[in-house]
Amino acid sequence: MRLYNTLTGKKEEFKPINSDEVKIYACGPTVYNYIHIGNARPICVFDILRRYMEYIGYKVTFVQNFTDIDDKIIKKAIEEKSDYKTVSENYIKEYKKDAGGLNVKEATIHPKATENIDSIINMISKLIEDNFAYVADNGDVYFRPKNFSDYGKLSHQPIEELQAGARIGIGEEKENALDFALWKSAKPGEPSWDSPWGKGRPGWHIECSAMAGRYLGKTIDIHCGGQDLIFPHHENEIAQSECCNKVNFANYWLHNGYINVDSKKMSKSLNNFFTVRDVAQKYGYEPIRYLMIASHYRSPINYSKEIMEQCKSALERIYNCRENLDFAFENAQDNSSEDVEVQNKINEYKSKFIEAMDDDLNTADALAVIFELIKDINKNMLGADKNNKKDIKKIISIFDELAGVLGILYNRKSKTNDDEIENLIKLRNEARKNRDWKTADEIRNKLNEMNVVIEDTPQGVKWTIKRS
RNA sequence: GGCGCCAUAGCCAAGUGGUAAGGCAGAGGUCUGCAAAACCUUUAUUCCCCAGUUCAAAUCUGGGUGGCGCCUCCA
Repeated sequence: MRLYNTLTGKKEEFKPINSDEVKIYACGPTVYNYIHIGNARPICVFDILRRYMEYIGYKVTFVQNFTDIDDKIIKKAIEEKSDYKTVSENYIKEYKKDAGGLNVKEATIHPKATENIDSIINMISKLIEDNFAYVADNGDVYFRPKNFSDYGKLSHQPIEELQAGARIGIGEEKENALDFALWKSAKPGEPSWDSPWGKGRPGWHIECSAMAGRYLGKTIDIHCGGQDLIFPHHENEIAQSECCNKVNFANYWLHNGYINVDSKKMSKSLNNFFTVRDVAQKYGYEPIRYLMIASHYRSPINYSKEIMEQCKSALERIYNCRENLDFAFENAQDNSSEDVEVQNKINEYKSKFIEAMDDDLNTADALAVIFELIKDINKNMLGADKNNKKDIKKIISIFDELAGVLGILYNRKSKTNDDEIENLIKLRNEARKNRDWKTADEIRNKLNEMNVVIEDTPQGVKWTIKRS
């Protein structure tokens, strides 16, 4: 498969370090608030990367961290008259609710910064030893990008330009404007950990370097995150890890595009964000996930209520087809031989789907393949005999397989045997037989109020539970 | 100032040299007691503008216009 690598600025053939294994590190959230739909994008996109890698046969180790100590968390704790631990644990819980709602698989490992202080300290010590970092008078520890000749290789910026743009904060103890904190000495009242440089807490960038190294090894296959992390966060991770380990940190760097509002980046600082929670309440979680796969992961998406309605409608088409497949299966009688032509068609759709996904995760094209499959099913069941159970089962299976790679179609309501519903349907059928349309429609309305949707088909009445 | 991205129908969106996928919405039709779902037909002679390269350009080159991002916490 080919992936666009930010490091080289081109699409490259993906070659894992070990032939059948992929090691992925994804920057996770700083847990001080509910996530917004901009945060949801990398979560969904890289979940699809992971699912696809697994689908094509790799064993995937997917590490996504939680930054559970940081300025914003401390600030939130003060606001809520609470402590950092309560705040971070709470928003990790809330994060998991949203991620679950979006059908995001749990990471193989979800490390927390505060559980990896020892690894962080080890790494910083090594960097100080090798002169890549220094202890300032106040106990802060800073990294010296100046001593790392590759600094700027990810953001493709010459170090002088970065230097010119960098700000020196008032009262900072840095030697150089570009230097960044590895360790922040404790201020009164703040949570802190013991270290060789006194009490303090880790800087943001070093956490990811330490956790990636600890759980995935010195060189990882893929590191991913939002485009806004390229500089300085990921650039700094490279500097720390490569200065410490003397080997390449990550072979492929993947970055997703932004979610915009009125063509402006959605962000907490601009206060133009929508939380996943709120959007899900209006449209459901699944249209949010659909939104992420409807376009390429590197292009910007403009969020609007119109687009959410469109996503919802498109999903309806997918669900309808899937429900109709089940209905067809229930009504089929024949259990005889399978049709070779049907299998050929299935193989064709599958390879088109893979071809799309192989090309830097072209989910929009992959989705188009699913819609072509839907059209083919709706039209004539891929040419299969509609009475053949085995063929229909195979079609259902490819349908679920492809939808599963994209992680959609996870809100099907299973029908339970409900005597009340069956009885009402029976009564309605009698009314229809007697051409008593009034009674028939009343019963249909009643069922609708019970969230049961009725469709009259040549094969009899089909009913489904309404998805909210 | 440095670096980079984007512009395709009413909306969303693929397509990176061979004659415009797919979805949503709209219009008309078929089916239905009415619906629903589905199907059929229809919706860009053209891809922001101008010039160039080429037998051939939405795709490549140059210029222009408009929008956005990173360089500072941010997915």
